[in-house]
Amino acid sequence: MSFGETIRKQRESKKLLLRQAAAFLEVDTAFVSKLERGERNASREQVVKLAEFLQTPAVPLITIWLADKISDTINNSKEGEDALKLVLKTYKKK
Amino acid sequence: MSFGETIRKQRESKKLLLRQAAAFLEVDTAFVSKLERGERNASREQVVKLAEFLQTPAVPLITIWLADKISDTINNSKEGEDALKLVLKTYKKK
DNA sequence: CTTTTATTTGACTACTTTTGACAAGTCAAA
DNA sequence: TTTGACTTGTCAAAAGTAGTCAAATAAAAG
Repeated sequence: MSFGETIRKQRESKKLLLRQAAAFLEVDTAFVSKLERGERNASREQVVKLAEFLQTPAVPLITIWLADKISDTINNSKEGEDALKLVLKTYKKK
Repeated sequence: MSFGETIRKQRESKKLLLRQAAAFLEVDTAFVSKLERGERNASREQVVKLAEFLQTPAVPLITIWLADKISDTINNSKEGEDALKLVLKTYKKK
């Protein structure tokens, strides 16, 4: 499940409105709608605020958000899986 | 080893000059220098041309290039490893 | 139905980022 | 001390992005 879907689900399950999320983030309602539909990207700060707004721990949400960004840079290229493994391998060595 | 390091090594081992690579890619010498030093990013097309120039298969080079971009979007965030694993998991399901 | 409220859409602008060139610089070798 | 290979800083142009606004839908309530 994508970042957008995740926050939408959580928001709806808590009966919160886009308008309220927007107010909390201090942006336009349309913008939040786009975040949830994956048409715009949230900044890390916005993700943190969203977690606060949704009263959910920030870290797992950030992880999902980051995963989304990674998928985005891979963008379905054939070499994606290999590249992921490669990064993972060198990433562990720290 | 990063993408830049990789192509530099290969170029040097074949005694080719930055100037020649630049001519082949139809860009400035300075630009190629920056590619090799990681100060600029190559486009996918440039990577392919580089492979051709270096007479090396394109796919592994693209993989390294992609891995570089992924590392870049992760940018040392704590959640990086988890995010990578998450993407890998959902990526396989295709 | 008709009104109201929530969400979506598309166009738009301001802003940031990136590209690639150019000129000037360093450095080593000859 | 000239020459050839590479590097560095700066810049203009191009491309990309965030967020807004107004209008369009959709969904709920009455």
